[in-house]
Amino acid sequence: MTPVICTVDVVLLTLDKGALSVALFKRDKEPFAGRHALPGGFIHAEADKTAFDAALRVLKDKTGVTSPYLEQLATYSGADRDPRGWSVSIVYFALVPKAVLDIAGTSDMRIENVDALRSLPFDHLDIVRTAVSRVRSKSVYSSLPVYLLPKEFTLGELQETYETVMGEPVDKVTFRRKMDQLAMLEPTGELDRSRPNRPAQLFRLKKEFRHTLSTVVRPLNS
Amino acid sequence: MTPVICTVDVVLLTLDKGALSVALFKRDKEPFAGRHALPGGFIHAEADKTAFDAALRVLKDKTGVTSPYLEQLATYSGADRDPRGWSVSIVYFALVPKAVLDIAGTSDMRIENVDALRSLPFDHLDIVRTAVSRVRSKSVYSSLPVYLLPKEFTLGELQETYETVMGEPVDKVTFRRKMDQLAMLEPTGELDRSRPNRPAQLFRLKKEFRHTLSTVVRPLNS
DNA sequence: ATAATAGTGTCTGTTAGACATTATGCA
DNA sequence: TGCATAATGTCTAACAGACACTATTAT
Repeated sequence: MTPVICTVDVVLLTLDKGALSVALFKRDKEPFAGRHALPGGFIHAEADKTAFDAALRVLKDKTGVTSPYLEQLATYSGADRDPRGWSVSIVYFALVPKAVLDIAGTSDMRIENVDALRSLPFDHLDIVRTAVSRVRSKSVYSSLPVYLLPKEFTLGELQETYETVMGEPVDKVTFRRKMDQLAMLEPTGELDRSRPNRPAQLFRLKKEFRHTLSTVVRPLNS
Repeated sequence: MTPVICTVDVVLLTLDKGALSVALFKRDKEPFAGRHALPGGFIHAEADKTAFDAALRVLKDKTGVTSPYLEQLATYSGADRDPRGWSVSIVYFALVPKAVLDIAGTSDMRIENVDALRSLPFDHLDIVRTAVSRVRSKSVYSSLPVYLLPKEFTLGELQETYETVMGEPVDKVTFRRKMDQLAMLEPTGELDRSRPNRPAQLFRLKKEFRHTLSTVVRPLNS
């Protein structure tokens, strides 16, 4: 029986220059050596307990990121997607604050606006588009976008993040009502005094939502 | 590098005795020979163009079903889930009308109420529960349950199907409004005269939704 | 006529979205 | 004091859910 190549790939998303962006890495081996692609690698049956662990390992090795929000996206497979042969890629997506990438970022890493991507090796463009679409639709009724922000943030910053991810403006009152329903935030007690106006309350994610989404039945918009 | 076992499994769902049910098949090989489990098999790199095709092949071989609603559920992986070694299973779920299974059903097939399952080989119980949960939540805002019905059906039968899948009653007026919004049905022109009362209009799925879901933003319930 | 279900009209409470108003800091 | 943004109050239109009523067949 012809062997099947088993890999994991990670769509690592963050906010950069006010846009939803993906981290790409220069490949040092064939195929597509020298080109930028999603971070990924073979599953190591000896080292990885599960594919999820393999994805964590890949992220750790390429970016130093250790505890991101990480979720399985889908599995891509087939004879034609990798020139080396019939392959399976279990794809995960991660959301991290930009600051985390700035600390660990290496010179072979590139952060690109997801809406400006034109081509990527393998079927990675398809994969990124699917991941973005998943994140956008899930943001409508969940806490997903908070994982793009640092530990503490104002409601204004959070709303801006939602608007960036979803690509459309959101009503302020509706937004705050929805955040109340999600019940995932707690005020830090501190105020953000970095602007020349009324300071905003700083919030953080409640502990129980650090790796688990909060969701509502009714979407953010109509 | 230790090789990884690559398989596909299918959660084949249908309505039986008024309950959401799953088709299980007697295993003729070890491990778990003689026990009933999800239909599945190794990916054949020579025969299958993609894992989706492998899932279709498995379904065809075990049940004769050729063109079901089929969607990828998730991929399960790890060292412990299969005694033969580190394995990856790309899992799909399918929805088919019971009548289709009655035609092709073999003696090693068993249809079981998903809420009555107590144990299954491998991690198949987890998998079925995840599939059921996915189907239930997706039914709230999509046309998914129609794939459990035969080609023609009344709105009453469709509502009953939704209620069975979601496990709770639905308001008739709300239900019909939602079906209007989904805009996926067309009247056949025929009436269902099988009952001793006012006959109901028969509907069928519009062609464009035979394998594609129709969805609404607002859920069926509040 | 009666039973039984199909199908529709209408009212009400809830909620999203729009708009307006008040609050609170800095320059 | 003026300006900018935070935070909240309030009105309205849309909609889900409940209920009632009408329609249409077989017996």
